[in-house]
Amino acid sequence: MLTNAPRGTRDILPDTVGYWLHIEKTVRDICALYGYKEIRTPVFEHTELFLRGIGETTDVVEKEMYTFVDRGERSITLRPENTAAAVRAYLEHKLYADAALNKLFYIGSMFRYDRPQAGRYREFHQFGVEALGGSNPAIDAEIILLAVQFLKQLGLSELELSLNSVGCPNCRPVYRERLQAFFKEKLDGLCPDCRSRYERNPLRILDCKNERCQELSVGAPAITECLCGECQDHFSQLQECLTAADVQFQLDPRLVRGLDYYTKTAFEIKYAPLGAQSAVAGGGRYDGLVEECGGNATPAVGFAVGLERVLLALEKQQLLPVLSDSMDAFVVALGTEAQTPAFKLLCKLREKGLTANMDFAGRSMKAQMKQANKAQARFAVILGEEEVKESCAVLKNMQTGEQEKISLSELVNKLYAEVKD
RNA sequence: GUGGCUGUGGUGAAGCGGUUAACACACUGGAUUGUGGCUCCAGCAUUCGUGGGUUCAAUCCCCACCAGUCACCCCA
Repeated sequence: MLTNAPRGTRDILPDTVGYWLHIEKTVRDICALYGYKEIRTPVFEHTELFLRGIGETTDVVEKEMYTFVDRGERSITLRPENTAAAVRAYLEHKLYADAALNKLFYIGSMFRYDRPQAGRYREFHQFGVEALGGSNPAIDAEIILLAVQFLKQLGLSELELSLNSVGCPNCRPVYRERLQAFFKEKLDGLCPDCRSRYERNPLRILDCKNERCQELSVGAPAITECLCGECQDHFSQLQECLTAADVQFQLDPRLVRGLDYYTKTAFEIKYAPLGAQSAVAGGGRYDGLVEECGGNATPAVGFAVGLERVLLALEKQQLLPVLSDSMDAFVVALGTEAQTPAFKLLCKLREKGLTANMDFAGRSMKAQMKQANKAQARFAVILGEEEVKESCAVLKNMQTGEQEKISLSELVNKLYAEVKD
């Protein structure tokens, strides 16, 4: 137990952090391109925020939250997603006063108590975007484009974008009733889950993977047939924008998001080869959330990308960048007399901005040369007792094998010139 | 939370109810005393996820737990 990370968590080791940095850099580049500013919120929040924000009857809230009481008797929850927190910060710091439209992005750990499997962890990382304060369908289109461009920039292909509208508080109740009416006499045939969904959230029945439920829901009214005028307009304008931007999408009237705050636009980007956890990105519009959290009615859209899944997809498509961590110099010290002068030299190299390392274990020259080789050092700087006396060192080019003796006073500059040209 | 499969050294793996647990890679050291990448040699699991049980005997059989994996579920 002492030597095992908690279930569903993983260490990101030095040999793979480079992949994460690559993804994170792509995130920052894209967000800069689209004018989204980074926001960092706490890893935990008051439990109440998620109850209100995500919805008390959602699976995430009902059975997946890491909730505990802190020493001040507050109920605290490790964030299972970041939209509610972003909205909280938006209200707390009155960001709405800065601009009519706030475009934010975040990268960070989220926590859900799920059963781990490939692409699903208890601590996982999301990159997400929130545009607060705008109702224009062009903003929905913009963030979808942002998500698509992000994934494309990483090199991913074979992505499927599904799109739907889940309506608003005006038209969804109407649809809900029609759906209940449709399922009323089929209730006995539905799976137990769906029978409880019938009352609580009949839209989710359409989403059920159970074959029998799928069969029974054939011919069910589609939400898109029941949208109010406003939602309908919004949805069709969104589609126009996407088409204008040359984005391929597929309408999926069964697409339902699991978080209660969604209104109008809902979308999902899938990478099918990932198997059961193939949703790489998902999001939509949540026009009611800001008000639900105590602010003025404020329209908003956002999405989140699962970074572990992106990484898995990159692996599958062999798109991971080649990580090289070569360095400028490796200082080889021979004998006890040379240790301190070598260390001094190492410090000087680093002061000059040259990446350098040395062995601290007092190993043989051969072993040190091997290390220099493995560290992909461009130069080895060899310092033995003889050189110390003459106050010089041997500079060896590891690629060509050429080497020359050089006085210590010139060495740093010489090496700098060699490396930086 | 449910079900299936799996669990041998740093990694990939072979193995079998019975003395010393293959092999490869990695790692460490060495091949005339101060030179890497190739080659050669040597070292590297008192132990087979953990804890019980069956047996004269278990890494190989049984149970529990833990972990991984796949599916359900959920979602990013």
